Amino acid sequence: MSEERSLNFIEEIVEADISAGKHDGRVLTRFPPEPNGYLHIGHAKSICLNFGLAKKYNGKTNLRFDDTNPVKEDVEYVDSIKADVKWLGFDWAQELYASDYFDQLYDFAVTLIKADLAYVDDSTAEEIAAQKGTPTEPGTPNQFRSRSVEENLELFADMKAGKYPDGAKVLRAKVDLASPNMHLRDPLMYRIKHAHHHRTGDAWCIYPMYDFAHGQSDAIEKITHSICTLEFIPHRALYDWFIEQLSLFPSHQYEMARLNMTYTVMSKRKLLKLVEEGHVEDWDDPRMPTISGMRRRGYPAASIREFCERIGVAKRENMIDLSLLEFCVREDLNKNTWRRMAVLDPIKLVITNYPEGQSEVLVGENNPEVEGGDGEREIPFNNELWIEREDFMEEPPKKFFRLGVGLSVRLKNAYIVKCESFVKDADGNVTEVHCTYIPQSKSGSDTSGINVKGTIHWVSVAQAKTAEVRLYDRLFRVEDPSSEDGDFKEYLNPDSLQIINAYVEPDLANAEMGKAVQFIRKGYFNLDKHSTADKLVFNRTVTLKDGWKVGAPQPPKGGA
RNA sequence: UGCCUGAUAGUAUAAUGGUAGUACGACGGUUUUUGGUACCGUUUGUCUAGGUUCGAAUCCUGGUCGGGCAACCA
Repeated sequence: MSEERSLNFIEEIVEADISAGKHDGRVLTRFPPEPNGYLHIGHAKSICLNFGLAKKYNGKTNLRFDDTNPVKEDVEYVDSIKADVKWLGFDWAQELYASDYFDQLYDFAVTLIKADLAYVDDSTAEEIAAQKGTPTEPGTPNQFRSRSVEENLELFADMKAGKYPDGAKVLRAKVDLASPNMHLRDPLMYRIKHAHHHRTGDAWCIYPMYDFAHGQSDAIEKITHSICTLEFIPHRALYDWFIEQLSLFPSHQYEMARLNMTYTVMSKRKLLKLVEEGHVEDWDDPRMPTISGMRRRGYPAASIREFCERIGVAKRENMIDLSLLEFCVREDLNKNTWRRMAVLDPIKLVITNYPEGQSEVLVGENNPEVEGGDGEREIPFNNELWIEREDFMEEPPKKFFRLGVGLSVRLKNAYIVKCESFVKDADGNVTEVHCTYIPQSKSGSDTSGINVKGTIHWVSVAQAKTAEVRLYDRLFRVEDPSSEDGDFKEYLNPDSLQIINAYVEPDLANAEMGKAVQFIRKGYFNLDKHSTADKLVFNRTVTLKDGWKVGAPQPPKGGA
């Protein structure tokens, strides 16, 4: 069963390290989200990589919240992140927070000050930016850079003690103002923020910057392989510098390309905007590329893991086709979901030779993909049924294997019917299709000898339940909204959500959230969180692959 | 015009000096009580110019193109 997949470049590094005996062959990774938003499919790639690496090489993974900026962070996000990682199927070794290390980080800063490798700068943000120079011109030192160790020690202590307002002073590393790497031009280590922190409360009014927190946190935890995305490549020099100056455990940073996917955006900032401005219901709106949105939509966790496996890990920028994700979702759902019938755009079918008032109970397989079967359910049948409007055509073209006057189809799990006539209303809309059925053609005991090309789904008018069905389409009209001119929101797909009322077979009253079902010929559907006993609400997870399109004959290709 | 990165079918991803392969997509076919699934087939690729070598996607040099870097964000 195990399909051979070649190693990605991170796995090659890990295997090389293990065989070289580095860290005694130990593998400890970490997933380090900032709790300032919900996790999306891009994070899933990172989660699957970090936890997957640990699983594959007998290691462990820590969940560490990078909570160094209290003004943007919130416990709501911490809770959602934990829930999402668990739902994806991963267990972390330890639940940790960068804020757990605030005391140690402060001590590290003092150590650097004492080594004359850090100083307190009173400049404004604008002044500091100006003094940093440009990529082609070196930065220039200011008078604060030469403060004495004693003065720096005292000033930094005063910063911590709350003697200064926000922005009055910062602590900077003294590295190299002329470095071609902008991140080495005396980067900020601490800034003053009189803000309440979700974990440390009001204990601190100075908070470390990412660069002074992340690498040290990795080192404290003795992380062996610290994986992040490409944009952190220039930070690696700083990462290494702090670890070296402080003589800490030599964690190493490795960078990979982030996931981009067509027809969506993958930035927490942009996703937050969609939520705040009400373009979507919430972070878990089924159109969102968030883990919670995909869960609500009905994507199985296993299919997301499979997707992350298939997209690979490399260093080049990439744009993954949404169709690959949908393939993974369908592949999983096809194997694992029960089949049911639902009519989304109903038109009445009357069986003229089936006695009115008579009814019978038919059976249908739950899942034909399961070897040996997966049980059956009962389906009521009588002379009036709802069928899909698109399954009838007044003037059917060739190769239309559905209904039209004179055409026959199999009613799924029931009889073969032949269309005799139809009824229109004053506006010319077809309202009823009249058929005759063949009594000997009953599913499972067909002795009619008749073969029909098409099979359509249906539900009994008398027994059908109504349900609200939410049909989703891609969130954006263009493949890469972020690269288009103007605001990305201009490219939202106005038809990304369509709400309709459908008729569904009675058994669907037993549908459960998180246990998607296939509506035969229509797609996969998952009960929504807003569904109630009185009002069923389904989300369309994904359509079935549709190979046939009316009026779109395929021109012959090739030859010659 | 500085530094850092990267470039293989439409999209991803392998080939680690020795036959350019796989998946998704698209297209066609077989099977089918889902125009689904499954199975089979077709299609399309090494950014460019030199060099090293018996042999280069791979090594070297120059160019081209893409991405990133000058937040008190991560």
